[in-house]
Amino acid sequence: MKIKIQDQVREYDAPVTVYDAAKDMELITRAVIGAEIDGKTVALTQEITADTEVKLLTFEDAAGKHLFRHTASHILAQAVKRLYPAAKLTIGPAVDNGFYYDIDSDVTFTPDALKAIEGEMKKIVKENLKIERFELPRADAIALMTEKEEPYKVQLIEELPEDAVISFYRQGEFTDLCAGPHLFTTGAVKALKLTQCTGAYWKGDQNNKMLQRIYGIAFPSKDELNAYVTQQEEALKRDHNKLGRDLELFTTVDVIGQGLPIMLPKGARVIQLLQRWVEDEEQKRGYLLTKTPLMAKRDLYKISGHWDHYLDGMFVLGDPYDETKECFALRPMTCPFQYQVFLNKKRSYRDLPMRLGETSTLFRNEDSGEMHGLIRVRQFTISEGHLILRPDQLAEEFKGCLDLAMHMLDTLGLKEDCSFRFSQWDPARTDKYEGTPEQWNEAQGIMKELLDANGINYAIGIDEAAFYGPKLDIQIKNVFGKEDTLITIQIDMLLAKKFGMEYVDSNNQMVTPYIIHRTSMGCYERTLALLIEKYAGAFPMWLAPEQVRVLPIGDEHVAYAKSVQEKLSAAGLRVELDDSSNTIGYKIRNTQLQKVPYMLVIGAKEMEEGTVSVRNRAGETVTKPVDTFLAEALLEVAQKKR
RNA sequence: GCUGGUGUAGCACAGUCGGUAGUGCAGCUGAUUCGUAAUCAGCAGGUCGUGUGUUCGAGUCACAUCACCAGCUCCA
Repeated sequence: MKIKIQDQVREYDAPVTVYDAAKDMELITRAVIGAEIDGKTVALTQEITADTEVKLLTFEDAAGKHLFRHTASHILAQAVKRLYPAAKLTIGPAVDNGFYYDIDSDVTFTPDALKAIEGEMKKIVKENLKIERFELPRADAIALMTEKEEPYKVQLIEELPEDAVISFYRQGEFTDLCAGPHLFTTGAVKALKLTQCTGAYWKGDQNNKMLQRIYGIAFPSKDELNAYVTQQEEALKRDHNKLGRDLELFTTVDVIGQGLPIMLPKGARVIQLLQRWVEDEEQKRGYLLTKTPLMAKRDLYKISGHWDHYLDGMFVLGDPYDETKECFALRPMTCPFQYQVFLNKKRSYRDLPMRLGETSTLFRNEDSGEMHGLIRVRQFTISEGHLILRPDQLAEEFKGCLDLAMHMLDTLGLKEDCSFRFSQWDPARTDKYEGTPEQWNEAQGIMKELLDANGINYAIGIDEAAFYGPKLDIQIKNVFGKEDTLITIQIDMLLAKKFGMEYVDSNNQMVTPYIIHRTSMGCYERTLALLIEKYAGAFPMWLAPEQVRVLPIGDEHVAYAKSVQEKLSAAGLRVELDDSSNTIGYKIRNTQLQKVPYMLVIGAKEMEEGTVSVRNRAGETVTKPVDTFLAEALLEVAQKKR
């Protein structure tokens, strides 16, 4: 048989392992940790019995990283079993940035315990244990795991399909049920660190027992580990929740409550700038602005379906179950309110498409553990909108929504960080969703066509749809790598009917319209959070709450500095003056810490010449006439330069 | 909601064995008038998240509760 590795080919008479073949060809280096055959990751110990093309993997390959980290998770499990023999193992996969193992243990893994476990893991690495694979028939596999008192493993085996190959990996005294593949010794995991221990439900179901999840990171060398740790520390410096408070954009207060941030003057200014921009842009694109109430009687939500599907998520004013008394609820969504605009009078096909936009404040009673800075809150304001359409307008209007969203993301500089998610319903969970399978198939079919037609590269999310229809979600990750929805565009074929929305078509027939629910820029709080993280608080000029700070060197320059400030302010720039008696170096430092785009240093020379010395964030200084700076600054704002 | 962690001045942090709360920065006042990352001096600032308990005595111990953080589960 012929074996091809990289560019070399060699003939073998008898079966041979990947390792031995690669060694013959002198392709084995310390970096090689696994291999790929027919797109499948395999261990170097994999035996080859037929003509095969092999790709060798190192830690640089995604699959190599995965294999490496998976082995690290086995080392973790082994260490835990050595120190806590009573602990029960469940699953321990590799993840994006490292690995974890979920463990059921009566002992809680405190930070000190993690240190001990980490120490034990390093010992296992030093022991350089050989990792061996073996298979067992189902009954023997169950017997082995029963003997080792691993009930979760027994359950996992029982749930495997009839024809599944049941494999185990053994390293020293430790054996784990695992599909593999793995490194062939524990010694290659030169650098590892346990990062945290948190709770996680067995099988991700909150009705199940909560296990302890130990997270770790692992690298082939200490340098790579340290580099990663440093990089993470840098990323966390951009954390909006810290930076946004430090820069006085927002704060929270105990007595107001969870998920209810206070926008401080600077944060409120940025949001105002975003809001004006969004509303103007929508106006240009034919949107009609509405302003609807923040609450309504429960009757409205009964029509929309929110009462049945979303009651837990609403703030209810009054007793929701006492039908004899009036009961209100704050709105969690805008849809049923904005539909009343359409329903205001009889509509013709000529009125469509009707594009309604609203800067809409919503209230959602999130569970107490869900809140996170400005990203997940209980009250937020969204650039909301609904498009009411004839069927023949759906494709073009959907594209219009997509174009608008892309324009917003592009202008903000967030576009390249986003990914798409096609959120569909789960046919097995009809209790969660309104409508029939036929209606869902139709809506999802249309959406798929539209996404494909617009060249959107999306992932599919099952059971992530809204209760009334499928969604296109535009996702973005925060500094912790956690993904959230920034923008959503949804097709709804159900609510129009519930609300009796109809228009007269050209044949004088009453027809139910399609509706697109969409946001152009998402909700202001979340977008602000991601902008803070994107720019590390140094907003582009057009969004900076303070754009220019004027810094007179001495008292005799204050009057001129003031005149400069007034001139710039009159032209619409946001300018502050630092007329304190501090030294110029001190004033510059303060301005830099507050991430103001431009500072204008003014002394005797500038005063005499009628100029300013402009220092930007990069520390570059140029002296120019006031009018020149003003013109350039206004241009930068107008162009929304990043 | 669940698991774990954290709450001391605006911010960053000390606070030993339970014995009447400290440092630096920021702030205020005065002096200094300075050319690109910290001028000098003085002053003020606290119900130690909140409540209850144990104790002669609680920042410190116990219980409860609130908020903040990470993760799970949910979600814009």
